[in-house]
Amino acid sequence: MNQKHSPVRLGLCCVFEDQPIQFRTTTAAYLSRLGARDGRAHRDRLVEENFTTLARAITCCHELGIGAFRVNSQIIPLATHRDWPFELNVLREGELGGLLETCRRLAQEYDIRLSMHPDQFVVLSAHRESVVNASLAELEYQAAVCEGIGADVLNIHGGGAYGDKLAALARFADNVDRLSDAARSRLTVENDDRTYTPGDLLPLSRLTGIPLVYDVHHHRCNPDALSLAAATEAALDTWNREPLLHISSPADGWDGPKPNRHHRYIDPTDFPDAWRALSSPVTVDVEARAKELAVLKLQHHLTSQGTN
DNA sequence: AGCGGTCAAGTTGAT
DNA sequence: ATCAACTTGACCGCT
Repeated sequence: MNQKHSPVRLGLCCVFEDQPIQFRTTTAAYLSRLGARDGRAHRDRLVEENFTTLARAITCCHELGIGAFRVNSQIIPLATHRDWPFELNVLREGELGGLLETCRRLAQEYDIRLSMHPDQFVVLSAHRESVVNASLAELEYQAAVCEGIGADVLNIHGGGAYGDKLAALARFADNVDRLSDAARSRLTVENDDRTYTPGDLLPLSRLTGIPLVYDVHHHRCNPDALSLAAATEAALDTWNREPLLHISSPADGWDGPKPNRHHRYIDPTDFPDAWRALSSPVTVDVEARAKELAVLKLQHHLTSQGTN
């Protein structure tokens, strides 16, 4: 009966299970075997293919009623590899620039929220300067992609603790200042399942203005003094745009040997009550191995529950 | 077509 | 010491 638009926008992470949509990748070893010229040409071909695929992925999300899509870090394979650096200016020029613009316009037209999630090698809390430098370079690369395709989130974890979380987070905060505006304005930090809890990250978030992506599954694996409701409220408060949340379910149940492993689907009882009561819009990325099938199933559960 | 070996990077905790 | 886990097995090259 005149149902209000749900304030929860569900997001798909990186890949599809059933749809014929696949991103390609390659290895440094293979490119080297091809030689400098042919290696570059091959990678360029993959990049063009991948952004074409991204446009299809966005359209597919629209058709399926999925509201957000996380773009794989490898969309430009080996972008910051020492032997195969990718020239970022190329993203704004010519045919490739046009492809990125197509993605951006499609996402805008269909209201598909795009994000990126650099992986575990990006560590702004690292001691080693070489690790920090590589991390900054990776963030700048992904920020340039985000800018081209209109993604507003570049999400990373706190990284290592090295036996002293406060000192590590202080290094993180210092290193944030070394980022360009394009990277810094998109950067977010997420609680993880081993080291940094929401309570650990909130001070960093408030200090730097970097929003907190609240992952409720990680919080259940790696809890702190905050309740789910309190962590949700505090996390939402760090956002100057639509907040992003993450959800998943344990592969073998909460009593299984490895609860941090992700299930194929989301158990609806894992969806926090505090999230059902939200009145302002949020994005919830669904981290489940059945990919879009899991998103659709959760979507169905949430909406059918909302209408009866 | 099927299958085995290979693949940039960091850190933690289970085995 | 080794290895799986982390947003995800995909790819080549051999049979």
